[in-house]
Amino acid sequence: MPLNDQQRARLEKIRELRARGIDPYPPRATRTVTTSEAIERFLRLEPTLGGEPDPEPVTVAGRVVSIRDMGRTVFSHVRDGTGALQLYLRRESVGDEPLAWFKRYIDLNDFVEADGHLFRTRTGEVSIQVTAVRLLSKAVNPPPDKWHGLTDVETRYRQRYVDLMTNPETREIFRIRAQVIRAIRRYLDERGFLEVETPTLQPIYGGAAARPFTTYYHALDQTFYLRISDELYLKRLIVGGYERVYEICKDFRNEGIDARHNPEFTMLEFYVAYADYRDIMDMCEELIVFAARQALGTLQVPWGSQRIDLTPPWPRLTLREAILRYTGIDFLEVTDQPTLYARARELGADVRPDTVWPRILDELLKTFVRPNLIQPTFLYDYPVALSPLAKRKPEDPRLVERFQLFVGGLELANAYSELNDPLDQLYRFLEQARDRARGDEEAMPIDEDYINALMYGMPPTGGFGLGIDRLVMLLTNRQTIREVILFPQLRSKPEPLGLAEDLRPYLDLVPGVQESLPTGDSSPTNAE
RNA sequence: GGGCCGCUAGCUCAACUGGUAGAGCAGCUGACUCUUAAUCAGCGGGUUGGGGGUUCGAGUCCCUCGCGGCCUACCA
Repeated sequence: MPLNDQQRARLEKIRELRARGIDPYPPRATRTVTTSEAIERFLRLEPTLGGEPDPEPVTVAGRVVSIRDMGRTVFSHVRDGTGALQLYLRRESVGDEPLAWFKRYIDLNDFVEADGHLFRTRTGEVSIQVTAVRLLSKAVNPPPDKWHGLTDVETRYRQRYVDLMTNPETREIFRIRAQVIRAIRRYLDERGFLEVETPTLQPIYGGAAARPFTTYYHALDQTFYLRISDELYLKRLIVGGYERVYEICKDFRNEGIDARHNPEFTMLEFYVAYADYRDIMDMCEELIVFAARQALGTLQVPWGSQRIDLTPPWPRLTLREAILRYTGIDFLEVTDQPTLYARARELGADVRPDTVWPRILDELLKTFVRPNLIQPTFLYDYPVALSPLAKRKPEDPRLVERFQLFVGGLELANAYSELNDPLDQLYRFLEQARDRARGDEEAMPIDEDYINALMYGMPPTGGFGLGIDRLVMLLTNRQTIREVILFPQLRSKPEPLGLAEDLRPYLDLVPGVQESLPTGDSSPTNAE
């Protein structure tokens, strides 16, 4: 795709600037205040200025986001990381030549810095009366539509930098995301947790049921897996004697991509010795309330056309009660597959005659229960078959001490009293191995080292996992996980942008470059 | 994996049953001493996602490929 007229015009301006001895990419800026500091400063001083400009000069810097040329006067807004400020370039104060230079060479998206005096325009906007202006960085590409911005979702994800520079809502999402994560760390740090880092590349994957990404480690001559979970490592640390550990990390699951799933996603897991799943439930509620307060300042969050109230306490009901309520089926009574299958079919669930009992149950949960759980709700006490790492309930060994948190119809968190009996753990692994042999690709492999760790003794422990991306979806009212991930996974475009060839004629503009280089293959990984 | 929808200028969008591809913004040239979606006059800008087919004629119909979105399947 050849360069367009706007790109060519800007490149020619770079040529002319270089010819005039002006570096379009100088190494340093000299700003003295941010735009928001400048405005605060002026508002503070204004009462003492008697309508005159602030005599103390300041220097601001930023991206040029608007230019209004009035002839002998030019108005322009520059935006930096804190806000925006209007430049007022007047011939009498900036000078004839510099004004003409600005009009000739400065375009939207360029970075500039301006010296001048703060004042208020006749229309009431705090601005800077510019005495000198310098180019900090020349932009070759123009911005998208100034009124509609960039709306094409594919481009917004592929070129997130353009999305961020044009759409303030996008910038806000990732600001909130950072605050959520900061709040989570603060909550845990203040309660004596140790933040740890465990392997991303694992020789045996575990801790969840999912297909892993596989890679090859040449130095070790061995296949490795990108972690699908850090659970088994964190529990080894509990065995080692730490009482409270947590990790916030990327997990990788080689499965479908949709509105709620990205193949790499951010997970919080924490483990607390001498706690059980009820203690964890309390902490979960407290943690999310804390994060929402810190990031949003409120517990009332809009969710599509609905509204979610995070005010605790949140309802807690057993999985049995929930499924009974929405389907009329009591899974503790209907324990055989044929009957459960028949009942599920009556309700219209998408199950097949060979669907195993726990899967039918999961289908009921997904189809009939989950969509109704808009307000935060804990479901607890799950069948053992669904939870190979959770401890059985002493009063009913068919169930495990496990809960999940649902909000806005999203599965947000998953937790249990950790299974610390090495023999039972081995039994569960063997069950998984059996399912695996039957073709369940997502059943967990046996991790004997983990059994060995449990044989050294693990205290009663409560564990917790939270999907950070989904929590951010909830708190920013986004229905798609891609909206809360800076660079979501997309299929590569088959053809490169072609810039290597298009920009070639301009390479003489690089200072000191004589020799011409061959055009590199810009995307070797996309070769068919 | 399956189904449906989409892809037109740098951006946001038009173009009836097939009949000369347009507008706004952005750009370029010029005017203008407080504008803020500045305004006014003029000008340029397109492989209509790629390829093929039908037709006198295709943005439009058909086939195919690519990318994206939604739904679905899978994801305890």
